[in-house]
Amino acid sequence: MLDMKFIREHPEEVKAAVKNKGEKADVALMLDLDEERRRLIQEADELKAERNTVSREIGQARKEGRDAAEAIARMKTVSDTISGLDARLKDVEQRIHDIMIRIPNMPHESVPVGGEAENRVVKTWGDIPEFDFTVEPHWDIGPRLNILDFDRGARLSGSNFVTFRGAGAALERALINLMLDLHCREHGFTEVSVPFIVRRDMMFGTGQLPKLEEDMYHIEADDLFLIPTAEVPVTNLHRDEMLDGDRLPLRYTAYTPCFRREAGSYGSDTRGLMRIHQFDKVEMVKIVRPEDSWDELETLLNSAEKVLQLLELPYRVLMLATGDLSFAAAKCYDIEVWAPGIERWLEVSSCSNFLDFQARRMNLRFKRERGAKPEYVHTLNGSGLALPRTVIAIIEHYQTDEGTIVVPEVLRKYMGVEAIKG
RNA sequence: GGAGAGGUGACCGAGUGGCUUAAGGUGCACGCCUGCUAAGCGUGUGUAGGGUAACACCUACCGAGGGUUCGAAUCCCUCCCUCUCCGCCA
Repeated sequence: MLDMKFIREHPEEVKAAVKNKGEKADVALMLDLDEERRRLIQEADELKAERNTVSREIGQARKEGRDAAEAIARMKTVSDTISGLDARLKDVEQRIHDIMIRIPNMPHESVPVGGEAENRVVKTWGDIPEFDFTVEPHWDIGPRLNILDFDRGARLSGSNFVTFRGAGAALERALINLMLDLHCREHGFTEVSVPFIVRRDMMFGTGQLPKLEEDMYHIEADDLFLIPTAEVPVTNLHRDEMLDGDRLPLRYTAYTPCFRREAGSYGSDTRGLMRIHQFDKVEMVKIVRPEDSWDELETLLNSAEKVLQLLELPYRVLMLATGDLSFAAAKCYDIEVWAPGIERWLEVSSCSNFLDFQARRMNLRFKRERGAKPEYVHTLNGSGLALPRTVIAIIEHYQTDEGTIVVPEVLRKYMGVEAIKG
């Protein structure tokens, strides 16, 4: 959520942000309603002040045995007037709220304006490998080595659910351990293990709701949602808190499965492991002082990149244009790993700075010192990394002409083998 | 799932319709006192909104939302959460 004061003072910039992000929200109408709101508050508050004063006098009069019937009758009509004003105020505030929650975060000034085509490659790492044999895509290698089972995944839960088996399952587990160890031991994160099912408010807090309701698995009986990313429970850990400034920054990492209905996605990316309804991910979340968030975004990106560097997989980093930015993000880097079997760059991480947008939605503030004014914190998160697409890259990058997969050096101590031979 | 007890400020905790403008305490800040320390004394110490050039001032907030009343932390209704016991269960 944006600050109403900011919107009042910068209406044209906010309207531009709504447009550039491809959202729909009537900012002008909201500002009109905001003026009406303030008029109603002023009117009602004056009457309430009168009512408070006179009611106190009525109590005093009663105590002294004087008659207060006239004042009581007068205050009854005042109360009725107040009720009417309050009802109008409530309606106006609801309408303001409905627009406000659909206004996206402002893109940072460094973010290119435009759609996907304007995404900017800001870095590449490693060389795209040349093979002297015909490379296979992972959806052929995996089933042949009996480490990926697409058919039985679908049998259990439908299309785009997958089963990992044997060394495939071990590879997933090894990657999770590698990433958690790296982020905890080298990057200063604290590991947390959180619920995978959360309340509606949590989805609102990080900005998935109201926009993405159709993309999530919803448990109707309890009005709970399966998390689409660990961002949701981890960022919300401290919601409604007033943190001491000296506790910041907070840096958390968590492994969780992620559940996505992918309601709006069509055929092209759905083969193999590219877009599945349930996948594993290690996520990093930071809760920081406002002045630190841009530096923290860069180190967050570095922490995610480090995983691919250790795995020795070539990748590139994109700065997303406004049209590709998520609703809550001010700026976002995507990391894409090269998958030689399918000859594609695959997104394995998004590292975003949300500024105070999520903090405002989840009421998460801090005080620099005792007695200081409360301020909203800044929040960030980044995948570190999403597992299935990392597995695709490993399978395809480390395939051999004998049809086996070499286990990346850094994973060998976790897997106990040097190659996957089926 | 059943029964019971609870939810009040940074924290503890009192408060069954109007001297509550949330007592008292702890913590914290400032001041006084003191050779120093400790103790003691005094003053102050929440959030949000409105308002102001800035103050002042006003309104709301005692888990959430409704209701009764001239007036609600207090009475009524609905819901949420926490704890204890029982049942079931990995």
